[in-house]
Amino acid sequence: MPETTELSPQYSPAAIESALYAEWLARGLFTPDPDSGGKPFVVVMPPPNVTDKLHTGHGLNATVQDVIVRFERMRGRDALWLPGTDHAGIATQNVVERLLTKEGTTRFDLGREAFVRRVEAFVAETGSTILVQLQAIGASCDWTRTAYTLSPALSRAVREVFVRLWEEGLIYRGHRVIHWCPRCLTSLSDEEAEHAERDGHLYHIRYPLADGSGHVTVATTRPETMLGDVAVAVNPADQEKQRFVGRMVTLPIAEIAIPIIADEGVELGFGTGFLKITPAHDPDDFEIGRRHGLPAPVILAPDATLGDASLEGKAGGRVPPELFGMDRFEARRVMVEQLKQLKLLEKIEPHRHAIRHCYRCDTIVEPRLSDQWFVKMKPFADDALRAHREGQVRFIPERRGDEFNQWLENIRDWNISRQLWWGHRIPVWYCDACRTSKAYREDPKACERCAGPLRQDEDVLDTWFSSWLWPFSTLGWPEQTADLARYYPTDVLVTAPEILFFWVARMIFAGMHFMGRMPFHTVYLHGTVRDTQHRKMSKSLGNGIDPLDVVRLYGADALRFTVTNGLAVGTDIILDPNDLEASFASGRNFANKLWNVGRLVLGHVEGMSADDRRLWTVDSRQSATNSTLSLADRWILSKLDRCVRETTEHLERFRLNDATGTPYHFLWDDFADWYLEAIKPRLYGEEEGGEVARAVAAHCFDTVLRLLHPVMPFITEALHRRLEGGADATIVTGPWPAPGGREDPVAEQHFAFVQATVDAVRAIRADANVKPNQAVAASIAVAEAWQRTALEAEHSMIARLARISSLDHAPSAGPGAHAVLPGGASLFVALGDAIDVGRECARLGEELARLEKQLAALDAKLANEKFLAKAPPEVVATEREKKASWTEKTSVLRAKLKSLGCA
RNA sequence: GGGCGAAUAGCUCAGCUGGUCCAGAGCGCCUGCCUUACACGCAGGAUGUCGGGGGUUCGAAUCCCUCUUCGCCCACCA
Repeated sequence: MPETTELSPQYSPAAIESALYAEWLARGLFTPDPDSGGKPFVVVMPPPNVTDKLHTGHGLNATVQDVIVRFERMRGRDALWLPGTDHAGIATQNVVERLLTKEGTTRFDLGREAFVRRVEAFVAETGSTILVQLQAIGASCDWTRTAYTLSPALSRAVREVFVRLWEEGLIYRGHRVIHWCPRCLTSLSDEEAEHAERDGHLYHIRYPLADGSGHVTVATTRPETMLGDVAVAVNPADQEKQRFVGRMVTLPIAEIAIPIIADEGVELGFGTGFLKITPAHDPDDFEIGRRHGLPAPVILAPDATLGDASLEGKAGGRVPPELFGMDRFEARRVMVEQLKQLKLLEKIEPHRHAIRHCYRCDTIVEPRLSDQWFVKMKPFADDALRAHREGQVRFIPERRGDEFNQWLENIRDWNISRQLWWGHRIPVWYCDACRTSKAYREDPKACERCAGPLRQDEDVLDTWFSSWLWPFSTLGWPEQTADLARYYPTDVLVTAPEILFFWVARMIFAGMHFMGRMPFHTVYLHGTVRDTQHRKMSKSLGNGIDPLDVVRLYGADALRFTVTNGLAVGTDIILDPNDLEASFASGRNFANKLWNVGRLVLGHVEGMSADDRRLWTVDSRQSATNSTLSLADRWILSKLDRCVRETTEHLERFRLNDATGTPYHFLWDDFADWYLEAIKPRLYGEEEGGEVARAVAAHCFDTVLRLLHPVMPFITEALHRRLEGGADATIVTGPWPAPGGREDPVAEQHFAFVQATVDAVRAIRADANVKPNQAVAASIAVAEAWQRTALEAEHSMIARLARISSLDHAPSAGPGAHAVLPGGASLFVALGDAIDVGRECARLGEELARLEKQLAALDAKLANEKFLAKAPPEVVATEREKKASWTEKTSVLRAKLKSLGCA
């Protein structure tokens, strides 16, 4: 910030933020320095999708990481926050396909190679959008290490991992029913097919017995799949149905005969007891079919239309011509109608059940029999469970660790192949001549055995198969790089709970397996950003908040403050997209407050040398004795020490709301509201001790700027530079404040007495409607010598509100208002004609009544022998002291009431 | 269906290891102030059966049980 610019009364973030960020980058402050002597502190950013634009979720996620990273950087750690993006197979392919649709073409028209080039061009153009946006909110990433899951380096890691797992026998080709998205035209992992409860129907359909002796009734939610039925099953324990086993039924519409079999997979008591078996389109049915050696005809095409051309001749005959090519839901409607005509539809029941949806396009997924590549998960899960049990990784909040365990215990093999074009192509080659297949680190030229031609697997890998390597692939693995040696394992992973299984768990798998060590010791899972109706913010609902709008309106610091301040461990954060001002006012207001405190302090200390500023406060305790420090000085330094200690503890425990709230309240409630007011006479030369006051104020301000820097990096840096008087100064690299051994309970007690006195005078003035410029006289009866000392020390605080006529007695005669002060002291404010005796009586009466009620409760407590016997002695002692003090207060109040002549 | 969490001021939430912070904050609201850093401010103020019921304890917003409501995670009853 140019020195010539006067600080305006209203903070304007836009004027400084982007310039400061550019300077930070130019000076390389976010790039770690292995020679710094600091122990590494590493955070890897959850890579946003290359197609992403910054939304509030990213904003929250990045803010949390930045707060933690900046804190550790200031503490002297060699901090590395490694950013990057994810190629996001399905999501990105979808985006580009939509573009092609607009252009009136398709990826199939383009062909695979051209399509991939097209996506690459798209990514090159827009892929770093979100990273640039992250800079606008102040993210202190080391951009020189920016990674990308589909870069050559990371692709190499992916390939190495695939081949190693292949060699270890942990990758296999499976023929089974997987989740298939008919819109994305790819298989999905179990995690990618999300459950959602929907109201559906249970269709009861009669299958006539082949011998014409009646029928059996099956119940299904997906009638269209009946064309793929190969049997009807009953539970072997179902006595009354045993007579059907071995007989044949005629499958309606397809008009083919299928057997009735017995299998324990049929749930007793559900539906009709007769289960239609569709091996190709239901995972359970597939297992049952296999047990009985039944065929598994596929009757749905990849796009979920009826009839699969690839199976024509085998399965095609099952699909009548009028249904062939019909969409699954249309077919359902038509077939239900046909069954009605045939009098084979017994009934339709409403039925609520969970349906799986594609996590990328929300289309209802179709279970589908196909060949896919799988990774065996059991060995990984066992290692992870053990490591978690041993405490090698902890989750915040803890309950997420329980979810983690639960998932591990029920883990199933991971389907890693996707029928897409965008991604890492599976490095498996087939030799049709030898009928062999093998995974290769380098592209092979020909079959090793027969030298015949090879063809590569057409599929690509699940996007998460590259991101699960993120904590070490980004550091150069499989090369044994210096980065890898120094910065692995990382420290803290910060992400949203939604991807605990997709990503976090699998990173733990990969880290344990390939590096032999947990990739991070702490997983901090923050809440979700929601609107006032507690709905997740999303593009489709249109209830999102653009963080950049907030930055433009109120500044990045205000955004970060608001988000952090509202972030209790394990809770969601609620913001109102329809009222940005209400949502972010607290952050904006606080930034403005900080700015103005800066204006006042800087106005008095700018130009003061750092040595002068530190002389009184930072050096040994002796350098600033109680005789040179005023009561207010000692009080604020005590408060400051506590603030430093607590803020540090909160950050260490990831209690971000408290880590923000603590310096907030210190700055506003203690420093601005009381200390600055207390020292104004000294600052303006009306009293002695200006130098000390300036030094203490500067020290407190400097310290609180540091404490706030992780949360509000821009404004704190701007003010810090002013304070240091140089543009080359920076707060980014610390140091982080340490407590100065100045916690001082006595000073706190004494100053609290002054505050109580000031509050009492203010309350009386306000209650009596005394105009601000109207003078009143007050007298105080102190009960102990230190109270007099305290009031004399900070007499100017009260002098502004009332002229003190005496510290020895508070007259009980004359028109005025009384108040009871702590420690047996009392206050009288003479109000002349302003006093309303009736009102004063009421006020004191209420106070007395309240006190008496409390006293009665306390008496009962102290009369309770069980309490005396069982409560800890110190608690009993405290209660006794309270009784003495309250009793005195009541007698004082009674005397006041009497003197006022109240009824 | 299984597991878990939460219910505190009009709104959004603190209240971490049961004993006054007579139950707190921010926003909003009411009153008075443009007091020489700040009206994005200052001072004063109102508002709560701490979801309902029961229990443990000398003592419960805080621990236990139960009911109600909301939320999260998991799930192959067609």
